[in-house]
Amino acid sequence: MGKKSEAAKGSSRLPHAERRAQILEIASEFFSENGLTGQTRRLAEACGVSQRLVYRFFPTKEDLLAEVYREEILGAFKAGWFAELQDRSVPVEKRFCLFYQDYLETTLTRKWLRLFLYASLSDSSMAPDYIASIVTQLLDVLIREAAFDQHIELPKNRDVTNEMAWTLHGAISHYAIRRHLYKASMRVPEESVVAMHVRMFLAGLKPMVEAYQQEQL
Amino acid sequence: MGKKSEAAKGSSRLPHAERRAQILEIASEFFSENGLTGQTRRLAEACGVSQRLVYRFFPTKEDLLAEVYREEILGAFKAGWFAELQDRSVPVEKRFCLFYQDYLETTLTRKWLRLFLYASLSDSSMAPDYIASIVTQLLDVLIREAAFDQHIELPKNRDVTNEMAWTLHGAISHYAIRRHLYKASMRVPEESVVAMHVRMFLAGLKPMVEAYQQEQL
DNA sequence: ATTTCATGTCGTCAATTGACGACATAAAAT
DNA sequence: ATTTTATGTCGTCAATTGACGACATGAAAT
Repeated sequence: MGKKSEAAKGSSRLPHAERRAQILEIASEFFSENGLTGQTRRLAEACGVSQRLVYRFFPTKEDLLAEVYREEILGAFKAGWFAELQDRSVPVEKRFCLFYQDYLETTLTRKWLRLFLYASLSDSSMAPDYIASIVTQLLDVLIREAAFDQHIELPKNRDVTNEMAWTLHGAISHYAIRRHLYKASMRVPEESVVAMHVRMFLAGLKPMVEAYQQEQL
Repeated sequence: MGKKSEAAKGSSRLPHAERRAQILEIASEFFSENGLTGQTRRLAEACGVSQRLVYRFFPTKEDLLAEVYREEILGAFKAGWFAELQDRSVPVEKRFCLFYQDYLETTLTRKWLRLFLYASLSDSSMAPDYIASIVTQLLDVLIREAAFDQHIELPKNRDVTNEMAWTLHGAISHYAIRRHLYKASMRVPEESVVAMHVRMFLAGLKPMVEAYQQEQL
């Protein structure tokens, strides 16, 4: 045990950057569990420091929350995913399954989801931002790779193709919400669930495109 | 204009039941927008009555919230849906589309969704209850009707078939979350979206079943 | 007309909560 | 060793907030 382990939480003096990082880390966990209305005093308590100290690093609670979002929400996306998803030397089905298993483990965690939903429920523009800056690209890649694999001619309208890709992405996001928020007991192994979603999407894409064109009379 | 329209909100004396109903109605809207931490004073203000009066009808804020949930969350499901979904004189695809258009309009509203999520984020057992008491039955009906139509032999494990039905129900629920919470601009008409989801589910069900069986080696 | 009682308001209490000034102290610079 | 600076705490203020006692008032019963 190092010499740092005496108070476990965060007593002994820390350099600016470290303490700030520690508070941020604990704050993300804290607000994720207690909501954005969680008290700064409790947060400080969880950090093992005085409440006043928190205000040394973040002028207001708002600023702290903004920082948490930027760090935790936007920071949870791996850049490499885009490349892997487009690596056509691997079968699409496998690519999609691996990606979503990873995405579920890395991004769609309890902490991330709760923060994301709390933020969306307040009026923050965080969710739209996240979707615009990250998810939209992801949807494009998904639908393009799926269409290529299934030899499907896609509608030109990007809003429509996005909506199609959402059938997969939304379903899996909702699976995560069910698991982490609704406390559903997940009796079917995750890989099976992901595999079912992906298979269904790939096989159902062509019929879905036809359904859309049929609507356009 | 009737003689009641002078104060518009809720001044002039009302009989017990009416005032109670009015407070409940406004409270559901209020907490849906402002979260469960919304202040009783603001609520009273929105009702056009004194804060004290609210406590005449509900001993504590907790009790008021509990009543709102019971009324708004559980009360938003039409009993007739189960019958309509099983009316085999109508094509499944049409049945499913009509049901989900109705479900989106009646249940998956902004008010309902926000309440449901706020409640889920606190530790209330409301979401699990709702799922156990209503959604599970719905999932059973959906998968049974779809399998019958597509001449599919389903796995015996109910957890698995539920999970399969969730691919449709979850995707549409998530579509509603996107619309009402993430403030996504919905440029594709709702009927088209519903039609695409339903078509995809029906066409993808068999491949999904195969994917599951394939996993079970 | 007077009594009765439910409907409704005012004012207030005690706990909470974001924010910050004043002070203490450890570490680094001189 | 002494000065300097940044790290950290204590106590407190003002606004908020759930809850409620005491009082007012309109309608219905006698």
